[in-house]
Amino acid sequence: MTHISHGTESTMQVRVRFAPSPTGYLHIGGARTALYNWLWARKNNGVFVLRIEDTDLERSTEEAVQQILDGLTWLGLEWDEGPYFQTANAAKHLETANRLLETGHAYRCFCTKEELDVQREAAEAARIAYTYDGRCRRLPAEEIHRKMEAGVPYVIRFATPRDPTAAVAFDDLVYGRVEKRCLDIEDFVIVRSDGRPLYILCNAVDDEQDRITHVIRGADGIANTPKQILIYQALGIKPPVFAHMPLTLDSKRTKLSKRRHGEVVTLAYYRERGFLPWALCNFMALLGWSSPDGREFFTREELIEAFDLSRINRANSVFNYVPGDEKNWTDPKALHFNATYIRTMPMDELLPYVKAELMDAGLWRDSFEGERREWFSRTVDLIRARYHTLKEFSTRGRCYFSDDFTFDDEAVKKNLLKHPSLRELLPELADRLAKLAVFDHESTEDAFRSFAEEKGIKAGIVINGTRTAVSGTSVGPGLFEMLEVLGQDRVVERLRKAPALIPAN
RNA sequence: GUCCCCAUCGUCUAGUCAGGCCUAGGACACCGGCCUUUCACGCCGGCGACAGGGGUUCAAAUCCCCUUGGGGACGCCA
Repeated sequence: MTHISHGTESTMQVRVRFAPSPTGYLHIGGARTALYNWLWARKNNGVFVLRIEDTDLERSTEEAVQQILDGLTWLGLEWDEGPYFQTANAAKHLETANRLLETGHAYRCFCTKEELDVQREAAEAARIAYTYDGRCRRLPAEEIHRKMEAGVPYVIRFATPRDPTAAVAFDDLVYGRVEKRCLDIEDFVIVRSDGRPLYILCNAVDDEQDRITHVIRGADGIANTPKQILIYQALGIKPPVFAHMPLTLDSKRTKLSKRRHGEVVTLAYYRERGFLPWALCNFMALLGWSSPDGREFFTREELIEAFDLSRINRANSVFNYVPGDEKNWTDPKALHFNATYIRTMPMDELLPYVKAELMDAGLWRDSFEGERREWFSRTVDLIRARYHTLKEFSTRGRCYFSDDFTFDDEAVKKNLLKHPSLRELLPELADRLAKLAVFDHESTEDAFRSFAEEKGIKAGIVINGTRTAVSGTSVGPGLFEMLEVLGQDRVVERLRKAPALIPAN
């Protein structure tokens, strides 16, 4: 096991949490954090807590909360407790702040935001590091009293130990031992001047209350950890175990964010564009973690079994999408995972996703689940090998589900216009196919071969011409399997209409 | 600017902690070939990396130091 020097902890139930702030949509980075937490909980038969950290009233929105819930649900990362809302615990946060005040671990600071801004700017101009100088810490008791009486607003700051040798350390499950001198930690604010507590306090208090054993979060939280440990120490609470995961960066190597990167990093976008949720999870799991045996594809159960915090890489990874690339509109490896799942997953698991896609596109017919059930399954099976997303079932696959499909200009040029004789040949072929008593890939192939031979033309010409006439493209499954699936009536009809695509000279 | 972290193919990574099995392995992407009525799939092959410099050692991708590069944190945001 990976527990470090917390004696009784290995016998305790593992409890982890995903604690997003509802200030924007759930993005790939956040989803990966949720995934790792979920995996660790499931692996240890633990509890996965969802906590919405909404203490930033100005930026938190109801809509963002819903997006988070929807996103996790879509991914299949079900939580066991929550969602808890951080603001609901405000009383306890304040009570804790007061306790810290009473025990001398915190103090009231009357400096105004404006004063501090001036100091910060001055420090910046002088190119020196700014840290709050702790002047209010030395305020005489009667002055504090006077200011409070007068109603001067104040914040509450944590009184970081000022002993030059003092340090805070913790054993990170990913990064190893992390140590920070107290001198490098300023007296951070834990309660705003309007009385509302800040994240750094709330987070620690809530983790304690929710009995969190492992804090698994992005490496950008690493700098906060010493501060939170200081709070735990002041409160006499044993801190949880920390595991910071490397950040996910964009191709320009800057931290992924909704604000900078737009929809391509949002979860909702992947759902819209036709990703299978588990394919995305599988891909995200590999952004910073690897299996000892080099395996890349996992079922949920397999990943839970294989996953281990100790195998998380320390280096940041790049989410390699290139804006403007239509084919690789997101990380090519993510697309590869999605395509592989679409191609290989059990049909009964894939079909509901295809159904949803066809419904969205208005191509769904109830008969696909009734008398045409077999046909539907066979069709999906036939075409899925070359699709990368579910979306393609309704776009590239449209000709299988509707007579209203489009013809690709290049395909028409290459397979029809190049052979003007097809204008006469295709309807003639249609007549012949219409007479077939059995219409399957064997009988149609026989018909095509003998037809081509009779006419003294290469079979490929009539084969490819037919492909374009019945599907609008030059690519797809083997033609005869395709014809079988399309069915006699539709094939005959489409071939009879073919001359309209080939203008007579 | 200060503090912290990181560094293997274009990208995700194995190998680093316990130095030799590494003329560095896999995956994606890309390129070529085979298969084939097309496109995919599949199979075969190719391209392609230990950031640089010093040490330590019989031996360094692996340990140490420096440099460089990248990232993060420095809010009355979370």
